[in-house]
Amino acid sequence: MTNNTKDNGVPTLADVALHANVSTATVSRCLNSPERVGEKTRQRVMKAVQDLGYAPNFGAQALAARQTNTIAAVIPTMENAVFARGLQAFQEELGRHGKTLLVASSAYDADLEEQQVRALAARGADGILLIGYDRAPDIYAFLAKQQIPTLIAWSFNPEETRPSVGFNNRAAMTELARQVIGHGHKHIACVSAPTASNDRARERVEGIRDAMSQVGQSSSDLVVVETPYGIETGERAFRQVMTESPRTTAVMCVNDVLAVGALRAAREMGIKVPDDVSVTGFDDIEIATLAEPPLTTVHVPHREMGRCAADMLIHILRGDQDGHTLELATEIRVRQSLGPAPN
Amino acid sequence: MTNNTKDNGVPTLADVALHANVSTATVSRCLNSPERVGEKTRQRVMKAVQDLGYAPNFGAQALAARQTNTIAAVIPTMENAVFARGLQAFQEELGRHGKTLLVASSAYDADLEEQQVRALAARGADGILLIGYDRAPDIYAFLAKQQIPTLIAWSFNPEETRPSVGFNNRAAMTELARQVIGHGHKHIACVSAPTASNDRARERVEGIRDAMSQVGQSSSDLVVVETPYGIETGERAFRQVMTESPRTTAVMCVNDVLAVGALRAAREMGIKVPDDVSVTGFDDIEIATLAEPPLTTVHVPHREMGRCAADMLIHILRGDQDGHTLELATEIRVRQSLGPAPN
DNA sequence: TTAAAAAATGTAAGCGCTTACATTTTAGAG
DNA sequence: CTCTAAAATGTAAGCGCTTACATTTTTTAA
Repeated sequence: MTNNTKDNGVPTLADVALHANVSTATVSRCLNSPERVGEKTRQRVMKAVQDLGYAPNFGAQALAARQTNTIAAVIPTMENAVFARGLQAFQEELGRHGKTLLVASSAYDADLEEQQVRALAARGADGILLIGYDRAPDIYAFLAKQQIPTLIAWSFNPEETRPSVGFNNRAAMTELARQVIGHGHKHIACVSAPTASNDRARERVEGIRDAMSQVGQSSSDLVVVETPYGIETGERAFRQVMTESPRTTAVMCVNDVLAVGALRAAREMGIKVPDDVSVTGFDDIEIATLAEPPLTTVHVPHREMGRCAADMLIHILRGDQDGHTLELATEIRVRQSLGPAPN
Repeated sequence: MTNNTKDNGVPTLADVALHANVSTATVSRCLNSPERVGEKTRQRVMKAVQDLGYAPNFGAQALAARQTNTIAAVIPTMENAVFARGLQAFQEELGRHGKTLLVASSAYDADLEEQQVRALAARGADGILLIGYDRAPDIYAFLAKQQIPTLIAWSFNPEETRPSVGFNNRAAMTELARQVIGHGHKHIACVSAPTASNDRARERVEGIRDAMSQVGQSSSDLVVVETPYGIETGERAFRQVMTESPRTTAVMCVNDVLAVGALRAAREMGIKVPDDVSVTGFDDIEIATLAEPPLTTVHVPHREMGRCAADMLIHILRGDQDGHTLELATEIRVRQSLGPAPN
């Protein structure tokens, strides 16, 4: 072995310094701002780094430099393709800027989310990405107190002031609902995720109401069934809708997964889509095109959102106060699951 | 504000100590091993922690305690539901043990993976999860030098000695291939992911060959097309297979996504599945049941694998050397995409 | 009541790095 | 060749926490 000061395998800055016959300061500079070091010295130091297989100690670095180059994200679940995709892009962009991603998931549970946020803050995250606006005020207070820059994604609400990157869930759903209404549907039902602490779902439901109001229909006519995320739950919700409100001719789901469940339930019940009932989704993930029939849905640029989120967060960390909030466009994708209302 | 020693918002251990009128050691003990502190003192300290909104500084903690309670995973991509699911379970279990997950993705690129591993090691990961055995020896050497416990997932190969949790890709595929052969198929083709640095794909292909050999068929008869991951690429690969080897009656894909692509290509080409050609997948993710026709595939317990991986890694970190490697069972799921060979 | 053991708490030495400031070396100008 | 400014390097003081060891307090037992 080499002449490490202390003989536990992992070499330290001091070992490198010794090896290269310079001070620790010089080694540190070689690694962090090489232009401030003489050419020959640098080469000598770099060789020592190589020889010893030196890698900086993270804790020490974080402590001394007061930052971890680590960014955290708390998402509902990675099993939702929507978040997996966004997170993937987020991580890629982060990586490009030398940042690493810390991940936790809340399983759509507000308390769990709070725990996770605290845990990630404790892990020294320089910044944090959160999904949607809805959460207890003390989380925001905590983050403020800890001085951890925070960015909201997946939601964009002109009335909110927090930095965010996302799309207008309400407006997007309104547009889709208009299309549905345009197909002659008068009895619309909505299968939603729980709206209590999920502004995205809530806004989407409201979006449908907006569209109904716009055509002079009472928005309280909208039948809404709330259910947790999943194909099976979507199936059950669809059955419930059709049982309790048999006149329904269009079932608008707040995401594609629930919609696929609805499609499946319809098939089992012998209900033809779109001849008897139309079904719509939201997100435009892969299964939307794979479903039978292919799903009419709202296309959301998940990857772009993830990428932008990373960029924005990095800007915020740097102190560039520009572009504090960003609205992304969505787009209606009309496919076979939407058809004219039966008469 | 409170009487922080130094007046930059974030309180330190010393501030808490001051506030509670104890030493920093006592505060530290309150937080890390409360049973070693008197009841009254603890309450006083905890109150101070609350009042000040204290959260430990990560870098300092990591430096002093020589561990970060952080575990890293490098996966090919989160957009593959297979990994998203496993990673989700992995993270959940980690969380249960107070560990946090650091994530990076390699996009199935060996060089990128190496970079990521180094980056995560530099971020102070206490342990690391890697997918599959295949990678440059210097990555393993680096990890060993850094003394970072490493666990391999998604592969279990009796001939390998590294700690791993996974399933026998080869044996599982052999079993599926036997079923295919049992349906009378003599001209089998395989659509594979690139096998160069992916032992999982390679083993699956070999698994088919094994089954062919077992029935006395020359394994070199197997037509193999390699293509990157994706539905579209699966489509193209299927076209290529059917063009170059039109006698093919069964196309075995090394994962469900490629298989769904194959199914789609078949439909576009007017080839009936399974009447003209049978198609199989691997993984049994959601789209396998959603596909038309539903896909015959190998069910892999992704969630369980993620959970076990977390448990094993934690054990390894603790120094419990038990259960160094774990084989999980897979199961063939026969669905409509597999039928008897046309005569 | 008192000595010994056990429990609670305090003291202070690092952990390995960054960086302000001090010092030395080098380069350039006269 | 000398003087000065700039570049390169070194010195050493923390960063905020954990923990071995020392000290004090409480409990237990005789």
